[in-house]
Amino acid sequence: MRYPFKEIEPSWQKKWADQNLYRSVADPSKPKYYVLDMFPYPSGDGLHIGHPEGYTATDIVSRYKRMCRYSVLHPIGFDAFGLPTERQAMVENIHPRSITERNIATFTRQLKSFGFDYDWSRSVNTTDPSYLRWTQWMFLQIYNSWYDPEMDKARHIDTLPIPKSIVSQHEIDEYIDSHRLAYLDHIPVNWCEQLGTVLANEEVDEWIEKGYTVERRPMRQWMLRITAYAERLLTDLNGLDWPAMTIEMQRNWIGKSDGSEIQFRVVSEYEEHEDMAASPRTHEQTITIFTTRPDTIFGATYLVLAPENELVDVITTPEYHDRVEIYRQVTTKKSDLERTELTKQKTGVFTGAFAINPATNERIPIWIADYVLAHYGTGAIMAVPGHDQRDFEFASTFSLSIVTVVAPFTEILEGSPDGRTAATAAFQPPTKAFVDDGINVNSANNMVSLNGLHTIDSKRVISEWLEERGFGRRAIQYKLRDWLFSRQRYWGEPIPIMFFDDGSKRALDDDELPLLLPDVADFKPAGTGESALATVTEWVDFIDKKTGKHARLETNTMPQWAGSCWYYLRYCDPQNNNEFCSKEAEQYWMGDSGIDLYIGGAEHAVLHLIYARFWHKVLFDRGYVSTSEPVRRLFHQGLILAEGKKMSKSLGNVINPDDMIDTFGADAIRLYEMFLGPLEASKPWSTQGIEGMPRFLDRVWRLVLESPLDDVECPRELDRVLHETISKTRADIESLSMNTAIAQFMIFVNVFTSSDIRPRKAIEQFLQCLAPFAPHITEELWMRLGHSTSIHLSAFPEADPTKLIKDEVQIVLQVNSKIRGKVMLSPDADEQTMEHAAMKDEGVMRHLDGKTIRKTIVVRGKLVNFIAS
RNA sequence: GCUUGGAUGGCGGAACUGGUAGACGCACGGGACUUAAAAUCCCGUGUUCCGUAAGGGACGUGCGGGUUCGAUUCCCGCUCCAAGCACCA
Repeated sequence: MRYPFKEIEPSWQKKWADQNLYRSVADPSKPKYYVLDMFPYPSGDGLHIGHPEGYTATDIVSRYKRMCRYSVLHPIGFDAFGLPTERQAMVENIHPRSITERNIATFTRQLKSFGFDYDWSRSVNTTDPSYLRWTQWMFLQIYNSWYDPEMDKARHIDTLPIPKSIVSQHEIDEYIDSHRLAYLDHIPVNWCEQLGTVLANEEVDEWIEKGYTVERRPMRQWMLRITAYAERLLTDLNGLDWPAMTIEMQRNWIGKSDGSEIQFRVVSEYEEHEDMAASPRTHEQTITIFTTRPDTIFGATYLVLAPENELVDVITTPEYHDRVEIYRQVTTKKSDLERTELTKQKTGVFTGAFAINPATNERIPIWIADYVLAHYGTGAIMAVPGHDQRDFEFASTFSLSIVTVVAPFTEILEGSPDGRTAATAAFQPPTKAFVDDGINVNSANNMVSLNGLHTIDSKRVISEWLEERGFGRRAIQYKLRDWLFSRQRYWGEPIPIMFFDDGSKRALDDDELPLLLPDVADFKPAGTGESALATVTEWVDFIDKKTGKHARLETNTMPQWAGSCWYYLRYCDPQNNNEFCSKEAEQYWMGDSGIDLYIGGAEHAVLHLIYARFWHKVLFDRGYVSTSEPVRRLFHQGLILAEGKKMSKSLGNVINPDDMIDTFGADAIRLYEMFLGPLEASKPWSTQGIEGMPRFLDRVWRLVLESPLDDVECPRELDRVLHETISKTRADIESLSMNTAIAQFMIFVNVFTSSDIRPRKAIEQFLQCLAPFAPHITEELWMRLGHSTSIHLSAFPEADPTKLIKDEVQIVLQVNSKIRGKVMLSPDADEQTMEHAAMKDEGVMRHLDGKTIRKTIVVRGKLVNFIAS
């Protein structure tokens, strides 16, 4: 007797859909549970076998929570704007909308064939006008916000105080624009000629790998001021139930550094440092540097500016001008990637200028080098070659002086206590910089001394001194940069801003949204660095009805991340035409904890999750959502590998889920993917290994149907297995250990199959345990057992703890910690009983023979160990 | 280089707060049923040594140490693998 999955699975899928069985309802009388899958991009290849792994896990949790009487929200939708679709459209010469529709249809069919319990009435599609309208609205909320540092939150732009000194409307507009959380900037970006678009830094590698070239080019771009949220994005990581790795990656990405900004006065080449106090300062110029090691300032022997630093023009002396210019030209042509690739060989040129080290009062040269990044800190550093490896390499290359001002603790301990010997010892030509904490040496002037101080104390002392003398102040820097938000693509959300001939601009009002893409036949990039939209004159160029002025629309569109920044909110109220989501729906589904469980790949650990957190915080500040964080619990499923490698089209090792369902059935695939191993681990797919699953389901089928079930009391031993199964299923679903729950199901089936009686109640409860994992077969069997309502709406069974207790447990008997026997005893047998029983054991007696017991260790319910000699 | 994980039979993996290592499955071997095969069911399966056998012993969770009566589990030091970051001063 075999389980006829081919008939049963599609037929239940249809019935469930007809009955709206999985419709989510915000029922205030019940607790809610929001379980979310990461937003799929409907690619032309359809689902691969890795997709259903995470989806099955959320499906199990969702079904389980429903049976535990939660109101469950488990939605799905499509992140459908994006470059691959646009490119496919060009290849096939049909509209991206058609490609999108086609791909979504395939994804939907495949997802449905797995029997997932999505509420399809809540499905969203980012390219849908009713969705993109709200993406544009979200953008405008960001655009119309500024970050108030005093209240530490974003507020409406109308609340921005305008300084009295600003009077003209033009200046006021500029001032406001410079404070918006969405702003225009002219910055060097990664331009890809073949794609006709800029790429985000994080997208560059991917396209270079595919053989495209990417160059740096300054362009006018929309930016989102995510840096305003750096500190909150960092500190709010603390309360999250997220994988440690992901939290660490986000911390790293934000990259907070605690240090000092220090000013170095620039002196002319001929100015002698002795008379620096007396010399007339005609053009006082200072360079501000950022450092996390102010304690090493006595070892700062030169300064380095980033080639892009504006001060380079000001300070470079005439005779060095040409060399500096050539160097700057070369470096600006390099991409970030190329600049970092040349890790070993440091390059740079001298500017001819000098600065005064405020600690030593010495004159030190100012160089430019591309190992200093323009966009981090102040774009300038004090170089301490003795205690920074990069500075050391640079100084070695250009024969700049290297001074040791920190000695390792060990040298101090071995040398004289005041550190003098250590200092001398450290002057041996070093081969690399000493970058760890230590004890300061050679670090004194006539006002302050750090000698003998621990790095931690030195930092404090020198910072205070620098601050007192007006040379510097404590400062915090972040690696996080503002988010480049525009793309020169057709297939994305248009940015709802128009520009007038006088240079002013106007954001579209709510009643003018959505701003739809023009329906054009040719959506190839304009070839001018603008998107295809620039060529659609009747769309771009028009007379604005509200002002009567001639206007030109923004031709950039939003990046693909935009739609995925807030989709989880739309799911709460997807049909709403007046708001992105009603307050009630948001409060119900997102209330206090946000998304209760979010499962998706680790590849989104940083970008998607940091962008979405940022948008969410803006919405929170502006009063649109009730939590400061969107996702309480996050989980990354592992990859499913084929032949030890990631599945990919190019390797030709992709397993098609349609074939698998056709051969083995959806329930078997679901179970197999869960049984392979821990959800978070990468696991190899084996089409051979899957065989065990249809076999198991056949055994379930036979257990229920082969012989009539008995309406009898369940024997104690079987009852224990049942209650262990219930208890284990509950615990394992909560901890997402699906693999061990399934092992327990197998144990249940093995035990009950070999039993003479088939207690109906126990077998029904088992089916309820299995239902979240294998929804089709359990539903069919449930109905065949005479039920008239779905198993998936039944109440999940409760484990009775009294039934989990065993009559007898096996006690391990050891002599000198080696197992010499076993004995069955009541679990609450006392120490004496256990010891006596152990003494009588044959194996124990044999090994104790001729020996004296020195010590006896008894662990109740576990073991007896005789230490003898 | 840095960060975070990981390493257990032929394979995927299990093992609670230190207490029977190898649950469950795959594969393999043997048997039953069958004219035969498939399917199904039963038994066996870490390595090795002694014994004709029943049985008994030794070793065994990447490597080397340590703590402990006892370590896959805790501590120290390595090796290898995976993922991410990588001139962020």
